[in-house]
Amino acid sequence: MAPDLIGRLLVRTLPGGLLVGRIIECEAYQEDDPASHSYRGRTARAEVMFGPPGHLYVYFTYGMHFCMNVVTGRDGEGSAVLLRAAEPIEGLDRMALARGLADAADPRQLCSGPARLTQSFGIDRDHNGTDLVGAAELFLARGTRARDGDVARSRRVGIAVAKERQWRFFFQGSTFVSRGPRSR
DNA sequence: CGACCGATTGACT
DNA sequence: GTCAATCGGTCGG
Repeated sequence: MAPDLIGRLLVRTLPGGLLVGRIIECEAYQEDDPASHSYRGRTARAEVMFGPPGHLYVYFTYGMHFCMNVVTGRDGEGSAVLLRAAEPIEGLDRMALARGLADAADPRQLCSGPARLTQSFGIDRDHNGTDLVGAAELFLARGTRARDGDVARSRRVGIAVAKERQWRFFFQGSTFVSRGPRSR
């Protein structure tokens, strides 16, 4: 699922217009994975990861940031893909506003990083567990998939365990990838 | 409870 | 490159 998401669109419909971003970077997490929130079983926080696929798992971290994941596994299976960066396509001014920036002069400041992305899209704990499928206010669209040769992989950012799992996927050469290794 | 620390970011050297 | 901010999740006692 994770490499398949690269190049797809994340869309939020709001009364004032659309927010659209092209997914540039993401990471996979699964149940037998010591780096995953689902590793310790069905805790209150990770419960959504064990629910049906196509829902959003939002967690709060470092006392100030939210990150969003797409739940990917079958119901009962604790896996998800963390959305880490997007190329802003539409609604840049509103993203800048949500980010507390003066303007959208540098679009790389909007969605390049998991907490920046959630902030630009106005996603927080209220969205934990929401359904992305059907008549959803937040959903994924087909977009233009990256060619396989353009999707690079690396170790996951900020993860010290399971280093052998190179489960970070990103659009090779994009200027919208997050801080962290830009190659490999 | 208390301690430890994190799937980050922005400011700063 | 370094570091503090800031608070909830998880675990040990």
